Amino acid sequence: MPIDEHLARTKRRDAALNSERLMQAAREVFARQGLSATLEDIAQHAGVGVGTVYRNFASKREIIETLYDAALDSVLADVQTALEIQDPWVAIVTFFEVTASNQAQDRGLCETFLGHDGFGPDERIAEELVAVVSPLFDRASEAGVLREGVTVTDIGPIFAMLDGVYRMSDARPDLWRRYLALILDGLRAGDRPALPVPALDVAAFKTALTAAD
Amino acid sequence: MPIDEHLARTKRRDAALNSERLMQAAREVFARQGLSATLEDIAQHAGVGVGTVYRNFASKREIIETLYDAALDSVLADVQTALEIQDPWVAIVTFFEVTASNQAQDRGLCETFLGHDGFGPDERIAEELVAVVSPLFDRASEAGVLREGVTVTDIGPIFAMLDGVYRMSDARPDLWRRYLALILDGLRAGDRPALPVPALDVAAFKTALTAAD
DNA sequence: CCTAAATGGAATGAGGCATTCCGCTTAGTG
DNA sequence: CACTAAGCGGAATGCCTCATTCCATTTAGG
Repeated sequence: MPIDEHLARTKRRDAALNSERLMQAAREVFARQGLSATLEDIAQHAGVGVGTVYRNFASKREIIETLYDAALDSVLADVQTALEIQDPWVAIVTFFEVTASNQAQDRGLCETFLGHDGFGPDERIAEELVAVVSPLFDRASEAGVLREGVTVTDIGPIFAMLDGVYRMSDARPDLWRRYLALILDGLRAGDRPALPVPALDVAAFKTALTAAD
Repeated sequence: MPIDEHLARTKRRDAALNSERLMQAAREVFARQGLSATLEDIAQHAGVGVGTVYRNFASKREIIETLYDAALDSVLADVQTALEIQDPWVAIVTFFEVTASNQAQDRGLCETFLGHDGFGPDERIAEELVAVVSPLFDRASEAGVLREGVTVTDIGPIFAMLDGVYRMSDARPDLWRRYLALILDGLRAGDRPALPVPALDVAAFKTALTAAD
């Protein structure tokens, strides 16, 4: 009973094109302006009217979820890539650089990760993030290349810090590299004093990443 | 012709009290909720009606300016205090700790400093900040305790980064100390690679601090 | 007690934005 | 080519959130 297939097959070609354009426009507009961009902005960027947006998506929220579910997966994949790097320290550095680079180019992605989207808590992100990144940190810890007391949950505040830098300098899109370098130097094992207060525990990490704004 | 004095003298005692309460309420509410707190919030916190707010201030903007002009001066004073510390490195550390501590307790203050208030650019802040903090950095530089390439303008991104941490953890009001320590370790002279990209120049620093959101 | 000062909080008005509606356009078919 | 339903644009709607204004009522202080 290929009813759906039949309907899909008869979708007009121009409609399909607009659908593509809209996805792309949403990606670009949310990346540049963040999730508070209006559907009007997106429609205009795609060269269509708002009505057309609603022919393709049920709501703004649906657009965002469609867009950033995929994005989340891609970040998780980046972590896997970093894990394949032999040197545990280089793997850590690579993980931060790749992820930060993605986020620097996509304000909507940042908001999704830091829970600054207008939606309720999404524990899934925090949960998966810890699960996937942990091995990276564990390995570095065991190899003795991580500073005493540094843990996975430090990635939350670190990405929050980098977010502050992205937003500060449209004119210098790579400024974050300077401060990430600073932070990474601080994370590396060496002859240093202990850090003054402990990192978040995993429960607090989840809360912190899902606290509404 | 003490006309004003006469009027002042005849101000009702309850009115004067409300005036005090309002100032205090505004301080507390803006500190906790940021500058987007409503006048309704403030009035309620002070135990008065909104009408009374307008008897004491012409507009929301006036309240904010009154409140944070004073706050700005006090920060500039903190810098002067740090300058009196003999050890150039300890002075730097103290400056960051005192200033960060103030900002951690006052979200409105952060927004003012980072230009996230809803008002136009206020170059004055950036200008004075550079002027006053420069000697602190110059002295540390000359003493050789600062990492190669670190400049005054690094304070902008650094405070932006710390802001990200404050907002992440209501439950851990001192978490910022951990990450400030990390950053300070990175700022200190030592056997390290050069930082990958240069700091903002002073012009870019002003732009960055006054860019609207 | 009297009265001008002060007050509370409902009402106003502006602005922003997601979502809906509907008359017009046009792709695709026979 | 003509026809028709899928698609479309974008004006209209409805909902919010807030700063600011207004005025009937209360109250300090002489």
